[in-house]
Order: sequence, then structure tokens, then C-alpha cells
Amino acid sequence: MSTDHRPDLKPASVRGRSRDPVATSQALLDAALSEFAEHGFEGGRVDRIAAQAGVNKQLVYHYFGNKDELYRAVLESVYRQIREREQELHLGDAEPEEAMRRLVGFSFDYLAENPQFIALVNDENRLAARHLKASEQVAAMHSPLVQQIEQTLLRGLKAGVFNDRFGPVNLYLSIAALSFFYFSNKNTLSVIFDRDMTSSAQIARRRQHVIELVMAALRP
Amino acid sequence: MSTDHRPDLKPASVRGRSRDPVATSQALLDAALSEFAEHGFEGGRVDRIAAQAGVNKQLVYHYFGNKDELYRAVLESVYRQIREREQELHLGDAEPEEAMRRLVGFSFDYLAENPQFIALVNDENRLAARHLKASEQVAAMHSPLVQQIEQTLLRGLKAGVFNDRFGPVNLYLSIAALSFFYFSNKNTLSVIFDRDMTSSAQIARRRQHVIELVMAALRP
Amino acid sequence: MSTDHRPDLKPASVRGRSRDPVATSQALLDAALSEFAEHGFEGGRVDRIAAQAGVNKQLVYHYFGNKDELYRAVLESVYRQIREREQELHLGDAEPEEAMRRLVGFSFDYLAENPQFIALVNDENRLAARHLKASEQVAAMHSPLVQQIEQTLLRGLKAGVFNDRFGPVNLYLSIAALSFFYFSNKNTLSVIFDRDMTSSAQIARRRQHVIELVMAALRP
Amino acid sequence: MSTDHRPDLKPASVRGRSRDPVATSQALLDAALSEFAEHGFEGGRVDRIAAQAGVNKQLVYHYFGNKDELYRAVLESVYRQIREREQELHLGDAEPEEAMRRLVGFSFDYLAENPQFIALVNDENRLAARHLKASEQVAAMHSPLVQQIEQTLLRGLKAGVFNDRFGPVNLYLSIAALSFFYFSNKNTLSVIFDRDMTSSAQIARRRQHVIELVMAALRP
DNA sequence: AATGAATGAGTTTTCATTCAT
DNA sequence: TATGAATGAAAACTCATTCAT
Repeated sequence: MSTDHRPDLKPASVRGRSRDPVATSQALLDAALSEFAEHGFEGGRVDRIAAQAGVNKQLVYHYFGNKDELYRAVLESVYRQIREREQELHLGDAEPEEAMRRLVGFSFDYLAENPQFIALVNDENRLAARHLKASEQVAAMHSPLVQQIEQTLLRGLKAGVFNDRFGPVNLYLSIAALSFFYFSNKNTLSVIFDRDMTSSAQIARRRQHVIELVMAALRP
Repeated sequence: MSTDHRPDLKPASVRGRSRDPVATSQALLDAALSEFAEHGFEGGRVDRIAAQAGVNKQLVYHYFGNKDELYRAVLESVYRQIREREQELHLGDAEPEEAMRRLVGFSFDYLAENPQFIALVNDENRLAARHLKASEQVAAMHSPLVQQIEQTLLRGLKAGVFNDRFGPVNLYLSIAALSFFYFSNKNTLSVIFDRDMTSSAQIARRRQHVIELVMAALRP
Repeated sequence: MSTDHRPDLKPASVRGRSRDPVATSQALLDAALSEFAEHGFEGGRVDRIAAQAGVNKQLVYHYFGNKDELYRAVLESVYRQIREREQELHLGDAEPEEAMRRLVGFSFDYLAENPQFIALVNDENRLAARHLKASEQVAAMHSPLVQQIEQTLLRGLKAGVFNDRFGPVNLYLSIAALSFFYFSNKNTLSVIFDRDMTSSAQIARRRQHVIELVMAALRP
Repeated sequence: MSTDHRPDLKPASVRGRSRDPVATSQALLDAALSEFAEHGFEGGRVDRIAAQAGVNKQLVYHYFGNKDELYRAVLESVYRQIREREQELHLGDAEPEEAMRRLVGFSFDYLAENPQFIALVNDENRLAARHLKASEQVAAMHSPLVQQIEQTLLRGLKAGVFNDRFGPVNLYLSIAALSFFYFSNKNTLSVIFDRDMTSSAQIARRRQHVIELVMAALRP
């Protein structure tokens, strides 16, 4: 009533929040990624996501339906991103040993640089992967690494530089584990070992160790 | 059902719990462990903890001060328990290789049997280890495994069955990682690889792989 | 399901509805009738009305101004319809007793077949008839039944088959009441009397009773 | 934190809202009755109920679980009240005709004086009697009037003052209908007939008519 | 005429915590 | 030690309405 004629002098591009659906929903997705990575799904606040995206809270529901589906969209986006990066490793171009070093190094570096991915994956595990299960996209996004590992192992075996003890899936899990665990648990490990696991020196040492360990295990 | 919430009108003498402080606070601790493991710190509900312990909600505050301190008490108890179990491994009794197998197997089995420990540790990491930092006890509970690994490595080196590539802390982290990651991420991995990582067959295969991998890496 | 809410990206030329104002506003009116009858004015959702009409929500405001005026339009339409039906009873054609039976029967049958009319009238009463008061149309739509009752009563009195105890307005109210109450309260009555008031057998018995009661009361 | 020591100088009896569970839950029930009668179940606001009762909103949930159960409690209380009042009619004490007049008069007067009962019953009918169905109490509260009507009819039949045309249940429904409809629809009727149905003169005339109609219909 | 984007105020419900006894 | 009553702040989600095109 009394606000019918409120004078709002901001230009439309600012007032109406750009009226650019793509930009708006992307802004929400970005904000949601930060929020959920920091606070988890349950701890994440729709209000804060909207505020950080600079849009009205209702738009979360307009674009994504509800908090769960927003979370799912975030998960899909981070999985899509890591899969894209994995595609870019052309391990076939290198000698088996070099290829394997590159792969382990990539795995380590990606997790070092993407703590949000780790946070989201951990959270999704606590939630029994219910958003992942609901996602048709992610289920279809098989990691190309398993195949690349398989081929690299085969090449290394033929070249006499690798043994044949380890299956590609388990080896993939181990490579992921050696890096993931370190970054995922850096806070408690720092307390328990009374040393800063986040220092670049420690990280560099860990990187070295992980690559060494895998290479040592693969030796014939 | 319909009247669950109605305040009950039984006299205090009937309602009153055991009035056994030790039992009461232990019941709260047990309930809190389940609750926080299942829902995390933020998702954990004081009401449910009190209800499951069968005591009044206020007693949580009476015995533990607040939700944070209760959580800290839970953390302390689970760390104390794993440290106690670790003490029971007498690795010095066995040959280096057997000792190392036993150690890796123990680490795997303990995590397989204690999913609540994993859940709590993950949650505490999300919370930047703030409860752990506040705990004087846990900080003092260094894992005895590091020393045992160190000694075992040394014995193995002397016996010519191990190499000297890996420091005890990093090796400890790797052993933990190979098991922890598998159980911690079993839900998302099951979806992504479209196979049930919780089946006893998969677990047995993983256990075998982890031990093999470590032993292979340690070979001279 | 999962992507229901996502804004659709079809070009306007495809999305665009009929662009037939009459059809569009009639579709809205029909949808609003169902919605308000089922959920009441406050419970009725503009979104659902637009969705069910298959048109954009904004058109509600374009054609009707706001929710209140839409509701008023619905009320006007249902009152118009019942008045039209009442006009079609030509009670003067029949003997007084037969005319009265026909009238009571019509009243019963109309309410039996138009539960939405009952729902709307009840709702409007809760709202203190504010939409009806705002309607110039409905105020002018006097029921022709009162006059027809008056004339039938007079003919019956002259013919010696009716008494002169009851005024036409009160008799009209009573005839309406005997049927309206039954259908309006069928849900609670079914629970309280533990019998299904909506079964055709019960309805038939009630119809018989209502006619009998009125005829008995009118006997000289 | 900063509010730990807020000085609150009101006496406990005022501040702590009396800490009298019976009084508190009764205050909530009274407030809920008014609120739901005025706005219906969906339109009724938990906030307003708590405010009017002068208690914290959460106590609604503490005492009643949720809005639905609070509504059910209100329904149970109004049905209990009317059943109690009905019990107090000792129709056996009077001659059949006098007894029937008294009964019809009571029914009329009760509804005249309890518009909230009418509002709640109408609302519950819109909701398909779902709260009533959920109530074990109300289902068991059969109106004693049906039996009293049956006995009065029988006595009147024997005394030669009543006919035997009408069954007790249908007659009960008709008696209720003649009064209920008038009060339930007073707002729309006032507009349509352009006369104030709520004036005491109109009400008195209606009362007279209802009794007359029933008595006329019962005449042999 | 018609659309989808955007908004602000509000709605039920939840929760950790404190109070009074 | 133990209880149930009570609180204030916030959470997800909804809704009638308006804006920009």
C-alpha cells in the first residue's frame, strides 16, 4: 500500500538483479558450492547462499526447487569439473613410469587445490550418497582414470617396469586414498602430530612420498 | 503417537532416573557417540541424545556444560579407545614382515569395525579440529604406532627385508589412508563404481590389496 | 520430476498460449472455481490456478486484478448458474403439492450435484461475505424461488392442501437448509454417525425424508 | 553471550509465564479456539495463538506437538462441550410435545450462542474431517440426542400427538440443519435477502419458525 | 496478450539453552 | 541430582504480487 510508489532510482540492471537467468543461477551455484563446502549440507544456509549470490532467496527455489536439488546441482558441477580435468591427462603420450608419476601427481595436486571438492565428497558420504544416487548425470560420469591406469599398467608390464599385482580399480582407490586422506584429515592430523600439515613444505614432502610409494609398489 | 509430546505427569519418584551419576553420564556419552556419528556435530540433537540416554535434557548441561564440550568428551573417548587397542599390538613379538602385515591388517580391521570413529574424525576435520584443539587429553595421546612402525622398519632394514625409502610418519599416514579412505568414501564410491563397496567380498579384496601394496612398497 | 521447476527455454512462439482472451479468462475462471472450492479463498493458490489453466500467472492479474477479484468473479459465476437453473423450474405449471415436491427435489439435487457451490458459499460466509458485498451483480440476483414459493403456497392454501403457517422466505431457508446442511456436513456426520453419508442409498433416503418433512409441515 | 546478565526485574510469576502447565495449555487451547474459528485451520496462525495466549510460540509444540494436533484438541474440546450440554436436557421429564419444543429450541439456542462451534465444524468439513477421523475421543462421543429423539417420538406416538413418518437420525439431522444453516450462512443470506439475519428480531422469528415447522411436520 | 524473473513479508517448525522447582 | 517449563533466534520454504521484456 504505502510502498506502491517507493522511489527506487537504481538502474534496472542493478535493481532487478540483472534479469539474466544464466548469470543468476550460476551465481547461486557458486555461492552454494562455497557454503556447502564450508558448512556441509545440513549446516549450509539457504539465506547465506542467496545473500552471497546477491539474489533473492526465493530464486533458489525458482531455479533449483529446494535445498536438496541445489546441493545435487553443486555435486554434479564439481564432479563434472574433475572429470573434465581428468580427460586432459593424456597418459598415453608418456612412458609408463612417467605416465604413472604424472597421474599420481595430478591426483595429489587436484585435491591440494580443491579443498571444496573434498569437503563435498565427505559430506555426501555422511549423507549416504543420497544426492549422488538421485543424480543421473553423476552416475554416468565414470572416471576415465581407471581405464588409463589399466592401459598404463599393461604398457608397464610389457616394458618390464611394473608388476601385475594390482587391479586398476583398487590401484585407483589407493592413489586417491593416499592424497585424499592427507588433505581431508589435515586438521586433526595437525593437532595429533603437532605439526602443520598445511605448510607447503609438508605438502611437498607428502607429494613426494605418495609418488614414491606407488612407484615402489609397482616395481616388478 | 499422537500424545508423545504431552508432558508426563508421573511423580518424580517414578520418573527419576537411576540417580547414578556415573551411569547417567556414561549413558549420555554413549548416546552422544551414536548421535554425532550419525548426524555430525551440527546435525546432532541434544534432545535426541537425552532421549536415547533416557535422561532429562538438562543433565547434558549439568554433566558436560554444553553441546561442544559433550562432543569433545565423545572425541576423547573414541581416541582413547583406539589408542588402547593400538597398545595391545605387540609388534616386537613378530618378524618384521609379519609385524607389518599385522599392523596394516589391524588398521584396516579397526576402521572396518568402527564406522563411528571415521564419521567423528571426518566431522571434526570439517570443524577445523576445534574440539580436538580444545582437548588437552587428545593432544597428549600420540599414536604409539608411529614408534612401532619406526622400530619395525628398522628391524626389517637390518634383516634386509625392507627398504629405507619411507619415514615412519608418512608411512603411518599412508597405511591409515589406504583403509580410511575406503570406508569413509564407501557410499560415493559404491555409486560411482556401481558396485557395493560394503559387501564382505569387496572388503576382503580391499584388505588383501592394502596389505599387498604396503608390503610391495617396502620391499628392498 | 527433478527438473520440474527449471525455467523452460522454449521460444515464446511455442510457449505462447492461445492468445484468445475469452478462452484464457474462462480457463482461469474454471481453474479458480476448482481451486477455491477445494482449498478455500485463503488456501487457494494463484500459482496452481494459473498452472491448471495452462497460462502464465501474471494473466490472473491482467484479467482479474488480484486474487480477491478473481474470487468474486468465481462467486458471481456460480450464483449466476444456480439462478439460471432456478429460472427453469416452471412451478406454475403443476399442482401446488407437485410443484412443492419438485422445488424441494430440485434444491436437494442441485446441491447434491454441485459440491463446489456449497464449498464456496461456506467459505464466503467465513469471510463475512465480503466478496459478495463487493459484487453489484450478485446483490441483484434475487432468487426467483421466493416468489415461486409464495405463489405456490397461495395456490395450495386456496386449494386447501397447504396451511398458512410459514412465510415464503423462512420456508425457502428451511428447504435450502435441509439439503445444504446434509451435503455441507457430510464428512463430519459420516464420522460421528459412523456411516457413509455419501453413499447413494443414504442420499436417496435423505432426499425422501426432506421432501416428506416439508410436505408434512405444509399440510393444513 | 552478551545477554547473560540481562536485568529482568519482572517477578517470576510474570516473567516465567506462571509455570503452570495446566493454565498454559488451557490458555493455548482457548486462544486456538478463537483463532481457528475466525480464520480456519489453514488461515489460523500459530504465532497469533501463542501471542494471544501470552506464551512462547514453542509451547504450542511442547504441549500439542504441531498445528494439526492443536486443532484436533480444539475440536475435541468443543465437541465435548456440546455433548455435555446435551446431556443436561432431561427430555423424559416433559410431555412429548413440550420435550420436542425444548429440544429444537436448545439446538437453535446453542448454535446461536456458539458461532465458533459452527465455524470449526464447517472448517473441519472442508478438510474432509481429517482431524475428527484422527480423534479417538470424538468418534466415541455419540450425540445422546438421537436416543432422546427416538424415545420422545415413541412417547408422542403412543400419546397420539406425533406421527411415525420420520426416523430419529434423519429427524435429528433436520433439526440441526434448520438452525445450523441459518447461522452458518447468515452473512451471505444477509446480502442476498438484503436484510440483517443477525438482528435479534430476525433470529427470534427464525427460532419460532423452526420450532413450528418441526412440530407441524410431526403432527399425526 | 503473454512470459519468466524477481521480491518481501510471512509460515510452520526446530533447536540449544536457561529457569524454577 | 533431576525434571519439565519456557525462551529467542533462526531454519526451510511459501505466496501474492510486480517487473522487464
